Amino acid sequence: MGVRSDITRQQLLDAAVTVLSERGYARTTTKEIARAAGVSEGTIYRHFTSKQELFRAAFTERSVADVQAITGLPDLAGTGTVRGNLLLLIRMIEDVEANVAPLHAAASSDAELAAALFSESPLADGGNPIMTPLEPLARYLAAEQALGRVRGDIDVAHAAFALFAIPFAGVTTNRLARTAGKRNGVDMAGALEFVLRSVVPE
Amino acid sequence: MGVRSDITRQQLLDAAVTVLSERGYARTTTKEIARAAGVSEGTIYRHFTSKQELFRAAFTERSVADVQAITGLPDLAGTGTVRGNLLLLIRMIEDVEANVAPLHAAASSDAELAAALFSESPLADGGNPIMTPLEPLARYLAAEQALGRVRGDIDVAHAAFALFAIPFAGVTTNRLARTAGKRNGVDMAGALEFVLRSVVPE
Amino acid sequence: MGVRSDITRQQLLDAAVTVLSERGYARTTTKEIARAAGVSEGTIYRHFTSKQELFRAAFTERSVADVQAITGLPDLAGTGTVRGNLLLLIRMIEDVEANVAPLHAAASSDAELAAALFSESPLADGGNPIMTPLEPLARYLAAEQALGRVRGDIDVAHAAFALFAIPFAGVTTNRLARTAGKRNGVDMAGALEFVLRSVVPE
Amino acid sequence: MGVRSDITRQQLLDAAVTVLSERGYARTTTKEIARAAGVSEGTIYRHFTSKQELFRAAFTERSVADVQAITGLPDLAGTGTVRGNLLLLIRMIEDVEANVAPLHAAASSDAELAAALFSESPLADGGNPIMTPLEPLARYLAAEQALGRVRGDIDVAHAAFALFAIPFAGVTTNRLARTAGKRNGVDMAGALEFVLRSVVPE
DNA sequence: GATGAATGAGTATTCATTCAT
DNA sequence: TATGAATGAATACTCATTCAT
Repeated sequence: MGVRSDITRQQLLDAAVTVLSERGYARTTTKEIARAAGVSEGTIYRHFTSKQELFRAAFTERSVADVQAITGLPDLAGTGTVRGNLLLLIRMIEDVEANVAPLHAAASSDAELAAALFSESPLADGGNPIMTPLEPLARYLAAEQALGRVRGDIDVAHAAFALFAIPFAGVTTNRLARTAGKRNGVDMAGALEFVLRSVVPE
Repeated sequence: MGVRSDITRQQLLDAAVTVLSERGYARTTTKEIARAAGVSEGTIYRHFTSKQELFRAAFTERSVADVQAITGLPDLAGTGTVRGNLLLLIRMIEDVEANVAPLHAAASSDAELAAALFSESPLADGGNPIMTPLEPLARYLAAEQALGRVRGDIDVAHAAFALFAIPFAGVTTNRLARTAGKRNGVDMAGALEFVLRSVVPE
Repeated sequence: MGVRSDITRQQLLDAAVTVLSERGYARTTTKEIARAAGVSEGTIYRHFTSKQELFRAAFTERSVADVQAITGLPDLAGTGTVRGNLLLLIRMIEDVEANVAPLHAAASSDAELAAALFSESPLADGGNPIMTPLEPLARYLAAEQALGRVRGDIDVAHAAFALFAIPFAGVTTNRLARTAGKRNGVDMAGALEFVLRSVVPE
Repeated sequence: MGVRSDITRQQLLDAAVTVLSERGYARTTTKEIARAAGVSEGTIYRHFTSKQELFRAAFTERSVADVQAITGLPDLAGTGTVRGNLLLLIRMIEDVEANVAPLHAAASSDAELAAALFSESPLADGGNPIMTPLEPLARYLAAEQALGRVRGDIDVAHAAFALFAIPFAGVTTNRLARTAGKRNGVDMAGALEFVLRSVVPE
């Protein structure tokens, strides 16, 4: 409860995310995390009951702010420009992913980890943050559609997924390319504009 | 190099992919693979020098067919319908991902694994199959554009990425949802149709 | 299943009992057991699923022969002499204890270990071998009493416990004395004769 | 050395004995002791230099009163009844055992622990309390024998051990039975009466 | 005196790999 | 070629002990 304890806890969360990003889940050991945090291995267990609990905490605490911003998206309907609001959302999705992508990746093939990660999630129905943007995005589009700021002839659910897929695929493939040593990223913004033209009138 | 040896080798590759899909990379052990293949653990090392080598072989041999089909896509320009050809491509991307997604996921945060996996790839410049469809897809769209079967006012690179992003994000998020125990998948086809409307004339 | 495997298994059981006797339960580590058996630590787990399972196997296999002999005691009624038969029993109790005393000692204060040890026991109702002699001993005395070879005015249950207590206390206290570096053991035989005088007529 | 310190010290000794009885030696941790005493782990080391030192103190201080009472037994010769005096002794042996049995059990197979526990004992020649009753008991019996209150034809050393063995075996086997989840205890009193009949005249 | 945070050596167990048969 | 037994380094986690406050 002391400030020292809090600092150590944050260092451990940082270290967990860092090592996970650098080494991947299979190579992320408690020893490595402790080394990166500059503490002893035993210290991990003063703050978290298990390695999985550490990851769950990192996952939750790192994504909760972004996720809450995302769920507030529909409230923006009618304000600013549709293009601007959507670009903002896309930026949020990128941020979430940048923080927790390796955890997502690991969880996608590890039911046990997935369960640990997504239990006690701040999201409704124990959801996982990756799917979360879809529904608020669709609701936002519907609200704008009602206001006439989004084309009336589109299915908002389909459009939402097409929009969501771009930053998602962009972040993921860029990450893989970077890890594999490639440098030539993908032009997310251009693709986004391409889809936006089908969304906003004119 | 007898036929029996070949059969065992194929069984091991099958088993590796199967167990990988079920357990995820971090939990896929040689013991489990051997059991799934119906051979002893020692046998793995008669066919592959290491566990990583086994995965590399599985990765390469399982994706090469699909990838070659994908690279042949531009040749289809002018045949069939654009929509049909694109749907075919999407199906291919789904197939590749279904086989090797956990390896992709693991490799995306593990430079060492990525290097091991993507070296000796049949793809140009040691590339990884995931990005591979992008360039043929763009070339296909350009070819169709020249034939007037794709709208002239679109940037084919941007459209290619928007199209590619849908099956990629669909497969990945569906996989994560399934692992996390959710059942409500995403409507890839609808989203795809939505984008296609911006691609094909009318 | 090979003969080599069987030899290793026996070496591990021997080593487990040896180290337990020398070091006590709290200091009996898998590393120490492996060293004493002349194998690697990993080998333990090819033969037993856990350390507790190893102890359970040692416990069961080491005490089953003696225990079966003890349960056969009532059949001796009417043969030989009562004194001779009882001395034989006492010797058996000593043997059992000599084999498994440290396990008994550890189990007496560790419910988890006790559960592990006494489950799947070859003894009726998952019993533990230490109490086992009591009932056959009482039945033997009753049988001899019916034959007039044991005094009619004694309660066989009480006599059985008084007889049983002597080797039990003798073995246990001698063991403690020896471990503590004392050499002067206790005269079990004399105490036994003292009690026997109240059991056999004259 | 204030009174507060003394209280803490006693709480720690109490806690040590309590946890020891509940968990057994191998599972008794300093954390658990501290929790039971309502103090922090660090506090243990203000009062005792090590965990073993704490146990040694508990062992010594908890058994010294009973043991001194026991050593005073010969003085009772001629007072009360022999049966009453012996029953009193038996009760004392039970009390000692109830406090320190798990330590005895652990020490019986751990020379290092035995050395630590029995050094600095208040008992003659660094003895351990368990054997201690034997000699006073024998001397008591001899004294009563001289007074004609104990049968003249018995060897007091043998009788002493036969008497001692009953509460010792009783406490130990009852403890094991209880730990293993059995409820049917042993009838110590009956067995004791049986032996007493050979000790007191008539 | 007391605390709670930190430590690091040690624990049971796993697992990719080797090797005798 | 295939096996299964053996290996030992590595892993997550525990715990007696130390130390700054």
